[in-house]
Amino acid sequence: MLFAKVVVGLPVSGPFDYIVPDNCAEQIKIGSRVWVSFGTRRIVGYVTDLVKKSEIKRLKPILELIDKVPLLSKEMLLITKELSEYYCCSWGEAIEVAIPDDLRKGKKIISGDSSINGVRINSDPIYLDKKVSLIHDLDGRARWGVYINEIKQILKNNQSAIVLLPDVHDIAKVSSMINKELGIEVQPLYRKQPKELDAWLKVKSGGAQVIAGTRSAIFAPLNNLGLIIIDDEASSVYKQDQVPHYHAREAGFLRAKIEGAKLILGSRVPSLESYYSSKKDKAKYTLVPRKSRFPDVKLIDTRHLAFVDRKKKQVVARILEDAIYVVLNTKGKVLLFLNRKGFATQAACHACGKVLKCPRCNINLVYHYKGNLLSCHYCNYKIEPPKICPECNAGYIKFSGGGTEKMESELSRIFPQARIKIWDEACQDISDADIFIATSSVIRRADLNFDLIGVLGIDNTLNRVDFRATEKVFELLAGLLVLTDKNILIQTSSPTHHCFQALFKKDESYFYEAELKQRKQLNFPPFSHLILVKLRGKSEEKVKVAAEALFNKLTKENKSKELGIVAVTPTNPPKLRGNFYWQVLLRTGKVALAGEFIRKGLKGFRHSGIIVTIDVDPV
DNA sequence: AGCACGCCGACT
DNA sequence: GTCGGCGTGCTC
Repeated sequence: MLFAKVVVGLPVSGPFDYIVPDNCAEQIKIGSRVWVSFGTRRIVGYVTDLVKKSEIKRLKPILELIDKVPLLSKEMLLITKELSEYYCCSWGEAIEVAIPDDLRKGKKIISGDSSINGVRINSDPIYLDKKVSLIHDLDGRARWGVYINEIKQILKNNQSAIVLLPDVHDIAKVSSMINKELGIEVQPLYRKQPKELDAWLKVKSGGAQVIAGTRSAIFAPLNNLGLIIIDDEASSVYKQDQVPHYHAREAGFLRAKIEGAKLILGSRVPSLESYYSSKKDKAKYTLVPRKSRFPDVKLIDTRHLAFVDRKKKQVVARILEDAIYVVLNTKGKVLLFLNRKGFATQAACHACGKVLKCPRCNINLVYHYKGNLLSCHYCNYKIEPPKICPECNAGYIKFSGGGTEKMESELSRIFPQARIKIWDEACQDISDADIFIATSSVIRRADLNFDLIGVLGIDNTLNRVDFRATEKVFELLAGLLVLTDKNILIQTSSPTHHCFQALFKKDESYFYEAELKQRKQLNFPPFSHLILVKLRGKSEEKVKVAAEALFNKLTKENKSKELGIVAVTPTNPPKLRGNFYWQVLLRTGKVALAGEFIRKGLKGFRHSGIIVTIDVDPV
């Protein structure tokens, strides 16, 4: 008698035992997919083990074997298992992020369907230096040279490589670059690509030696993996915002460890997590020095602005205004950075003071001059601005606060002779205007060169209630450094803050050291791990009650000094797409222990109409 | 997650 | 009397 341990892509702990029918006992393998009856449903399951006996009384048989050749390698089973334990999801859910949609739905693989027409990979394991590296590429131009050299080595050893990129749009560019340098076809791999399954099967059958893709490509079914490159490793898109909330960097560490591959993290502005890893000797740190000139950074203390400036609520301080004049006189180019789109942060009734908010998310609607619309920056809800107040039916709606569009109209008043333009991703170059107003989207462009960059309203980002706010500000500002080699003026009310001082001193490491010191004092990541238990539901009151009950329950049950039940709060925003959200924040040194504790705690926790999800290492 | 079972209100 | 609302519990 043969039994299979089967996991499924549902939020249920498993594995579940099934009888292996005689007719497929020969062909079933660990890593095969099967059709099983689960409750009243027929669903796809994944065989994680084959055993001779089972403790379970009433067993059902496997309905049908889908894969005669196992779909999941031993390594992939191990990676997904460890990932599921770390991120508090089921093993089956972790497996399902690693395979294409068609395979999750039980589609059969027709052999020969994916003809092997690429390079055959030698499967003899080759011993390599297994180290993790972090490349801190100050100019943002050098790291690709390092990557290319490493890939070349891998090809020489007949091994394979994964190149991870934050964005689908970068894949084609990078692929053709690698192709040009090394003369090898790079296989793109990302969710929702046309013929995702064909691409995946081609990779699995050895039809590609180098793949380039986004987050989920960290699970690419390459044989004889030798190298994983994660470019722009600090990018938050490597964290999945749905269950399972995994981070590709973490999955990369795990996969590199399990498969004995090399891991290279590269960035112009490394994450504090990776910088700290290198300090702890978990990664080799390589600093690629700057070749271009470090621009001069001046800090304008907005607390000491001239009285007239404050009185007029001038968005551009006099000193910046003067600097812009100088540049305009020499036909130079100015970039004004303001990380907020739109015209006004707030639309309110002149008479009753009622502020117009998103009916779904309950946050302030932002007025966009272009299209004459009020929109919600969270859920993209849009309405035409009402002429009179919908609350009191008397007052008219008044706009206040400033985004890029408001800035544009202000500037054309101050500099009537200048050509002013709002930068967007469609902009090709900077020939058709003198002053550009941009949000963070401009940072992705390394081919621009301005004579002056003015940074405005950055304090809004700095003062957010988020322990990563400082890191975000530094990331934005460091991104601006490559857009000029001349002058940057920053308006802030905290000019002594280390994220500005590091730039003033022209020393990035000053920021990392100061920020790490502060994180350590406050016991924030990377010195601890945060875990969010999120609760959502249609009733605001019920969600609040449930969240507080969970907080109290966890606090009472927690005996570990390694775990802190920190707080219970509404999320920001508290309402999103018609649901209310609360969260319980936990802090721990050891994620595995905390995860087990939370899972246990949630077992006996039921509140009607409340959905609970767990986010480990939220970003 | 999704499906069945179960226990209370408004209908032919 | 029963149809159906959703709250609760389980899936080898």
